[in-house]
Amino acid sequence: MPRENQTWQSVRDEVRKRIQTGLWPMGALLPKEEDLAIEMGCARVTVNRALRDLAEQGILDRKRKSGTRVAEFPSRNVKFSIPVLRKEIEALGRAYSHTLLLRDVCPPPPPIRAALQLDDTAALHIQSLHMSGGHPFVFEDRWINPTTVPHVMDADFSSISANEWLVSHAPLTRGEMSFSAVSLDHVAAEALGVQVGTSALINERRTWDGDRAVTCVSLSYAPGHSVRTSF
Amino acid sequence: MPRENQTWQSVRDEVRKRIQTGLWPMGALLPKEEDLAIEMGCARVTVNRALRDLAEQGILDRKRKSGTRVAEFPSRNVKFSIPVLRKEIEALGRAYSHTLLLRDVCPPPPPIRAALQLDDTAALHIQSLHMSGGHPFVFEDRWINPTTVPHVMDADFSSISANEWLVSHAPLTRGEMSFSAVSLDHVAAEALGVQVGTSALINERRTWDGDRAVTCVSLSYAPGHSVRTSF
DNA sequence: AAGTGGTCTAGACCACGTC
DNA sequence: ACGTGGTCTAGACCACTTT
Repeated sequence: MPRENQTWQSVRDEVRKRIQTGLWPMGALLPKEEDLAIEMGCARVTVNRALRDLAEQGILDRKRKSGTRVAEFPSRNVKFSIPVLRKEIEALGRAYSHTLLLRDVCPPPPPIRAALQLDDTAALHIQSLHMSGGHPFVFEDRWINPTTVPHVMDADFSSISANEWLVSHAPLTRGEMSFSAVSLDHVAAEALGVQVGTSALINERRTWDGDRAVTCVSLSYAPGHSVRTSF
Repeated sequence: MPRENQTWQSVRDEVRKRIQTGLWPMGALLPKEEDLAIEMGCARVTVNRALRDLAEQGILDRKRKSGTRVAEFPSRNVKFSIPVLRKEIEALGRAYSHTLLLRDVCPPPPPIRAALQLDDTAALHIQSLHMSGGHPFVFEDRWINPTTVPHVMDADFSSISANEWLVSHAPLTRGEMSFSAVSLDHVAAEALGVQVGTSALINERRTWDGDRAVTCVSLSYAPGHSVRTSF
């Protein structure tokens, strides 16, 4: 006798419902996939797909041999899309432009040097300003590891932003990102056309290709702007 | 003749490699799943799993009938985990505590009223301070829609934080989140024990259960703190 | 050693979107 | 109407963890 062709979404919704109604409270051990499949009238793979989805959202914890449990602390995992600034601005219907403020090859300061895994080598230092509808939007301060990214010294960052160039020329396998707030220093404030000391949102990213550091960048948003996402 | 048992990860890596080497440039149309499966020597489902993974990361665009294309603008999708503040602090080895500063039932100001989809109804207003190792860490200013969340008026937010209570009592299906930077106002600055006007990172979230608004909250981080994630 | 999730295969049918 | 991705099933084997 064939089973009843449940969809994996319907299995996921049923499991989520049982968690929300308290039938399976925080920390509870769920039946194993095979038993759930029999109960829900579907193939085990379908249950697997549903539970995997909930685990990716942070709602379940799964371990081989131990089984599947309701997460103790439901830290929702949110998908956050890192936008290309040009696309983000154009999506708002505003004209995008960008200006190269500085291009230099020199030894980076110690914290950057450590992040880029460089010894005494020089790195490529780029500062640029992204504009939205003619107004300063984001000040970008970037260091690039030239040993990881070949040909980066030949790139012309006055016509294409470093971000866009790297996206299509430098593979990356992992990264770190942080948000913070600072009072703008002299350089950033001048670029953005605001007073020194103004509060601004900072987004820092560091990326690697395998174990080789690619770039670290700090984006300073003009006052009044924010970074948004939905989940 | 059985196929060669490729893993979906190896298929994903091979596809990613072909994109990075420029074999499949931005916007290019990939062969259909069936053809790729034959070429890579595996089942179509395995190719499907690999391509789905790359699509979730924002590297591919997939449409039925149209096929699979390399994304024009590779906006990496990053997974961001919304932490429970208590867990985040305890993970750093510091003592967590929290203080309820204000609990009030009153009509919210217009922007909050609109966000919570309320007419002239009152809402629950909670202000609290989260401490890390005895020092102010985050000032939380939250409004809760009492029509969406039954029994919320009975909750004792002096012993459990509103965040943790909601996590286990109020289902949510979608949300929005934003990061910004502000100069702290009088209330937040006093709670955090810093000067009015200090720059601080703000994380705002709004959540819904289906089409019913649940809560909106603003978290003000004490100066020097940041929100981090890796991808 | 044994239990549980992770994945693969082959074949089938469905659903969506374009023509 | 047709082409492509989306998903389901049944069965098998593998891989990680804990006992």
